[in-house]
Amino acid sequence: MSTTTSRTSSDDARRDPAGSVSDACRRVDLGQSLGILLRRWHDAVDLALAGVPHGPRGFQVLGAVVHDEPPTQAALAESLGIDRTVMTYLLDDLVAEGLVERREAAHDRRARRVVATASGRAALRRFEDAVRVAEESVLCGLDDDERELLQRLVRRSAHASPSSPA
Amino acid sequence: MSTTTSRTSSDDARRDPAGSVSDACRRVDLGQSLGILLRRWHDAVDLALAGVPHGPRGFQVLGAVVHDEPPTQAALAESLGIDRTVMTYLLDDLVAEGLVERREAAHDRRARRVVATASGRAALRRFEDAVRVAEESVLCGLDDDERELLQRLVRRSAHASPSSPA
DNA sequence: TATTGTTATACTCTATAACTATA
DNA sequence: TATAGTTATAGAGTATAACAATA
Repeated sequence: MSTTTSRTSSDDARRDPAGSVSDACRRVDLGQSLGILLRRWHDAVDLALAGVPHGPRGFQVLGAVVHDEPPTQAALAESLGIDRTVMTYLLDDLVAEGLVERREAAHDRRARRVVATASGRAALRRFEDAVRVAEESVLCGLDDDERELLQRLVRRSAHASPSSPA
Repeated sequence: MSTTTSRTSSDDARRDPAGSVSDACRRVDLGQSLGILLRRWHDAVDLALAGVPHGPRGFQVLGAVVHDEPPTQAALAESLGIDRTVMTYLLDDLVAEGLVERREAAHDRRARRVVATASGRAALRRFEDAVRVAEESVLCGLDDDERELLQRLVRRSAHASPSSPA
């Protein structure tokens, strides 16, 4: 972990010593920058989510259960783009932690309705606060307005699906 | 892959049916949005990088070799935040593909200097063009100005290291 | 026959440690 | 002894297919 985290000197190496200036402007690094930010988000948030099974993934599921109240486990999985087989593991551990419960769906005895427990709801509130704080540190280097702007742009482009703009 | 890609209904599910409105504004989803964008970037770019060993990872290494000309393999790995052991595999396959070469570093017979071949340099140019095109599709939903703005903000915040702002 | 959820298997990535050859 | 690079092993994460119960 320590070797990977040492991204200190990367800023130096990125100065484009020999390359042409015009090329430097068109530098292809969107994916790289996104990757750096996401990794930093993980590093920051993993601490805030200590105790949540599967960390960010479990947190995401818990949040979807509470906020979106999907009718079935399958709907929950699909809404998050998580595979059903993965959802089984995630829920197993969230249930074991007492954060959510699996109940039978009223009208379909195959399906399960996933609901948060009282303690799960309370935990989610705490974790969301902690994550909000952690996220601030991810976007350091930007002032408040820029941070707000970046969040909006990222959110909007992420939710504008390329295949289904509807 | 088809199950994971069906992120269509997520926009519907994200309308916050029961939650309070003020909470919806403070919704914690930076990491989620970044994850969606990065995954979309991968999907788009993987096609453009067909033929590059290890896809985006190998492309990143090739770009660093050409643009930054790091003195040693270790420096290359550290500048990209890639583990040395991983770098070995990546370079093995880039070498096998004839894109880069390992030469002995002049003054240290332990170290290797990684240089791009002529074909590697030419390939990089082609791949960078293809990636530039692919990246456009990732940020659909934003107009040109917003795209430019997002790229700048993402790049800047990614390169502003939280641990070493110097 | 199709679908919900579970289980099992395999494949990729990554993390760690051990090894070599040089310094 | 410490470092550059390699190799081997183990652990997450994910994708796929097969299965049981129900529709």
